[in-house]
Amino acid sequence: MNIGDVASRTGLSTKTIRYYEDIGLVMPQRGENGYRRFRETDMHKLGFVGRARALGFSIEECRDLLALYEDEDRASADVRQIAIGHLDEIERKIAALSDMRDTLKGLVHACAGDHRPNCPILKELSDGA
Amino acid sequence: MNIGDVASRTGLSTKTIRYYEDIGLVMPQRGENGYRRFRETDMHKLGFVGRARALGFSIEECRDLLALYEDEDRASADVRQIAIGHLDEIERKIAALSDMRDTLKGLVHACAGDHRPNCPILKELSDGA
DNA sequence: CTAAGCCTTCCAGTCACTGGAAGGTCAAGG
DNA sequence: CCTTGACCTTCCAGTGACTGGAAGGCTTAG
Repeated sequence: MNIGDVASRTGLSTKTIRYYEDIGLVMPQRGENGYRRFRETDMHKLGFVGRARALGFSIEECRDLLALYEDEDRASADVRQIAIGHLDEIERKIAALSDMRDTLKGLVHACAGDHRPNCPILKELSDGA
Repeated sequence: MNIGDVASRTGLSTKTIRYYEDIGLVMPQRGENGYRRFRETDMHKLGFVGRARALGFSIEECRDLLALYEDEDRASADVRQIAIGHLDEIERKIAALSDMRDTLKGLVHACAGDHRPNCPILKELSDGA
């Protein structure tokens, strides 16, 4: 299979797939013409990484998850640990964003949003009051 | 005022302040010795940007907000519009992260997390089931 | 006079791609 | 046989918003 087929089947871009090869994540073979030749397992791995990325895992976490996936003797505890760490990270991001949202909502609510210059949003940014 | 004073007073790093000069956000004067010389207004602007960044505004949004802040004839509607746009962006991010969190939570819950290799997290990433 | 603690510039790296240029390969149609 | 267009290749540069570090100049206290 050529890279274009893999791209349309996995939903990843060819650029992304080449990038994953560059960083040693999924290494296809090469044909005589120099084209990348992907086996089913390569495509499967790329799908795996795509789904892990969609869940917000970093590339390094994907690498670790892939390694565990390929390790028949893995302990599910190791996988779970990675997922929990990532979950914590997500919770922290949500909390930070929620704080921003609440503050911003209050400011937007307080701002008349008309032709006049007076603006509580700017005032807040200016004073930190 | 030298850059170090401004850094400790605004809570920004000297690196960040130099970066903000590089991109033309806050332009201090220079002394005879080549050192940056910050006036009160420069520091005030840096504080403004710092607070805007803490609310998640991008640098370009900060630039626009600063311009409005300095424009006596601004309409508060313009400020509000920027804030609303950013608020939408934040809501979208929160929604995306919440989806990830929910999926991950379910998977973590379903995973035994013991010494055995069987793992629903890996299964999900593998299948997309 | 020297040592510490400032300050300067410049280059490189982060993360995970994305865009684009220049050029090689392949399959189909005329 | 030739061309056209759709593939494929590599390499370089850019994104956002910094951060780290090296190499060197300035200032101030002792």
